[in-house]
Amino acid sequence: MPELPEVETTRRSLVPVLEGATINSAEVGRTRMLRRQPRPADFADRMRDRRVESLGRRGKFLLGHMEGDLTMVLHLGMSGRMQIQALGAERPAHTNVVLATDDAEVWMIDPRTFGFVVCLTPDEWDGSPFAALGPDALDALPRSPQLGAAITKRKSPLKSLLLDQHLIAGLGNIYADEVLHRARLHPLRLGASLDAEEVKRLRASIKPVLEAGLRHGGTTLDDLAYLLPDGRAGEYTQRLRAYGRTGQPCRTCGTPIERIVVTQRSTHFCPTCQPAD
DNA sequence: CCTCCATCCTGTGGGC
DNA sequence: TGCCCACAGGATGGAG
Repeated sequence: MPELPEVETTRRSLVPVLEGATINSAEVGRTRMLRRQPRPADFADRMRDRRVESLGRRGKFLLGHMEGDLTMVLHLGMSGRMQIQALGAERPAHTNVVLATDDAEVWMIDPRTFGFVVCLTPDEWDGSPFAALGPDALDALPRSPQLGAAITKRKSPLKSLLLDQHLIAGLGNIYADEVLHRARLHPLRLGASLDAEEVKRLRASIKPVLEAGLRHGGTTLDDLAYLLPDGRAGEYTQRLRAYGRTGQPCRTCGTPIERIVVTQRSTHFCPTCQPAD
């Protein structure tokens, strides 16, 4: 659900509440949410009475830069969303993490618990998978030659490559399909098969798609699992060109959008605009 | 190192 | 109406 535009929208809404604030308490209702914390009990202890210096993001990971060189890493997984609430407000089911400041509570609501939260020392960070994340798709997108070098040595389908957070961080299943549609590249094309012009087209499609998603508050699908922290639904949903539009006419050429499965993920494309070869 | 695959969960919607 | 199954925005670790 939450991909880069949704996570960035979430980050922006949390900044006024968290940046500069001190965490008075950090409650974790489901210990599973702490499975990436080397010693789960450390989380609440490290967060308590510590100031949040800034709230950043890399790909789909929210990064709280905490006083004392600690880093809070928060990932929303498939079904996570954040809410800002008054102190003491009644918590709905699946409110798995609550950070309390002097002025407000920040809730992480995550029914499927694929999300997680940790607070790491610099050494723990260095040894963690988070340190190996690729460059952010919006803020640090590699130039075309570098991106091309990374892509053309891979034999995987483009769809899988765009979802590989080590290559570029931030795209998920929805926006990967949107990027490929905009780039007019078939999702099953292998990375190694791209020529320089196609790499350029692919690269040039990434930021416009993410920025459009961001501009419209992200994507909320039918089940409303994703909502902005203020409770609004994302409005990019109506603008999707490929994802979830199986059988509906391509907005460019009218051909019905097709759905296939690529490495276990549903994948949508226009067979005319995105030819297989 | 790369690629594929199962797995972790709960909720929802469709088909019968 | 109720039941069961398929499916869902993601990341990871192990096998080959």
